[in-house]
Amino acid sequence: MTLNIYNTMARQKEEFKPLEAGKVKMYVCGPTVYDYIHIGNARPVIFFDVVRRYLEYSGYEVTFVVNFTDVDDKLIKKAAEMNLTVPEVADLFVQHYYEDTRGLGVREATVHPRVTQNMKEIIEFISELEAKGLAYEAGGDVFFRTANFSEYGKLSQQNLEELQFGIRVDVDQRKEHPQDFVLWKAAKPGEISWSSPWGEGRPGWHIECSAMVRKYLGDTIDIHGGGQDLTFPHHECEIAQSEGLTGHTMSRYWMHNGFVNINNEKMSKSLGNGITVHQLLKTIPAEVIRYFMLSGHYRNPLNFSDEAVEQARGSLARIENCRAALKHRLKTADASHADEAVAKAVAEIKAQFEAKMDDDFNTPDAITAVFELVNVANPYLNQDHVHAETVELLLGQLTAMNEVLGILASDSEELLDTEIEQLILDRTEARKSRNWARADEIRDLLTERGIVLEDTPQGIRWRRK
RNA sequence: GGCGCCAUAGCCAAGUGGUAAGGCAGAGCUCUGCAAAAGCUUUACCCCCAGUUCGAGUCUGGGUGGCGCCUCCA
Repeated sequence: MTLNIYNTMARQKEEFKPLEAGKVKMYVCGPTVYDYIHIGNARPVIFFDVVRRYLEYSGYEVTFVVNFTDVDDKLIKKAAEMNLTVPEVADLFVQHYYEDTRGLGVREATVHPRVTQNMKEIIEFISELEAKGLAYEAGGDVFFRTANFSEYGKLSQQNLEELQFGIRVDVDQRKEHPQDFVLWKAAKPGEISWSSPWGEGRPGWHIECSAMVRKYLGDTIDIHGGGQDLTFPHHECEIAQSEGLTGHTMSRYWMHNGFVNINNEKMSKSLGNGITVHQLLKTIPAEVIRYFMLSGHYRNPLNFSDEAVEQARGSLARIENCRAALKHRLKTADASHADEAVAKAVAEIKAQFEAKMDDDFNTPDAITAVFELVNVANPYLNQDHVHAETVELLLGQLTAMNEVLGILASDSEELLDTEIEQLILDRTEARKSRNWARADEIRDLLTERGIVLEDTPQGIRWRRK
């Protein structure tokens, strides 16, 4: 099977062919570190983590870059509010970003470059644009001259004559054309700034990605991703800068994820319905959040609500119970023959999982493949005798799919709490002597601590709730 | 005004023109000291109206209802 990706540039699915065989260069626009990341940020973070994992699962060597925007208007404002410097605010929220994404089971990117650590490259980039006639200075600011980049608008397929400029933000009168955008902003008195050929200032928002993509990945990359709101203008501007400068295609595939709504409303500051990942992780397990995020197709909108979380929790429990049962039965497997029907079903499930992931990362259907495995495993486990090889096959396939999706908590077999084990032994003794009161007392005690006991014909199985 | 997206069961959600996946919730049953888990059974005029076709959830046109972007945004 070949991987097909919906390419925003082409507005259709295209077969994925990396620039260099076996290798993928991938860049995803990261957060502006002026606050905790919210549930909306979490979607691309989790989704592109899965993209990266699946590419690796498929045998590619992936170089994955996610930037931090660590200087901009919002950071300057936040620093003033918190009575801190901009770098202090940035450092604080970069740390929170790592804590929260780690909490979500997201693997660190290969590189997490920061704007302020690439100032030299950014300034050089702008200078080169200026030398090519693609940039001009006006009153200490530097703008990109879109008139000299004929393909401006090709990603978003905007009819430039029909765009309504200044509908939300007043057009800067110093621009030669309303669609020109800022590359370098002159510093206001007291603002954090860097020296440049155009005076003290800081980079505009779009230029950082162009400069960092070029520095860390090269002129042409394979996949560039981000939220769909970034399609225009952000990614359009990146293309203008990068392709205007190098003359090469910036990214072969552009991927954009849909938005997360909260209770069917757009999440926005004015509605005050933003939810941070930091907050969420206090009450919802990371696996449930990941399951929720992957339960819809990445290009469709996703609605976050208490009910949606509860459904994700319930669905996931079925998979987790199955894994626990597989691991438990492995200890007492005693059948003499491996089950060929199960082996055949597992092979089909593996193919199904890969076909669905290959089809533009259809994670909802990939999850269905996981449930198909559960639906094969459970009836098999209901038999009196199971074969270790067959149980291992089922468990192995479940684990392989989970390596990509990351929806099951990491194995905690080694965390066997001796105290819990002792209580379970005590309860077993009580049950043998038909001391039901004592048995129930122990079950209740463990329940209070979040431990669920399940009596099975093969002995007691326990799990953390 | 321009560009674009979406509409499938109580809920979530897939679906290459060929008899509508999967999950959650609900109901009944089996198993069971209690409980849990699991198993079995059970739930669809695919937003509306036309058209193309032997055949349309799927393609075309027109509606209706939601939504995104148009220089802060994931």
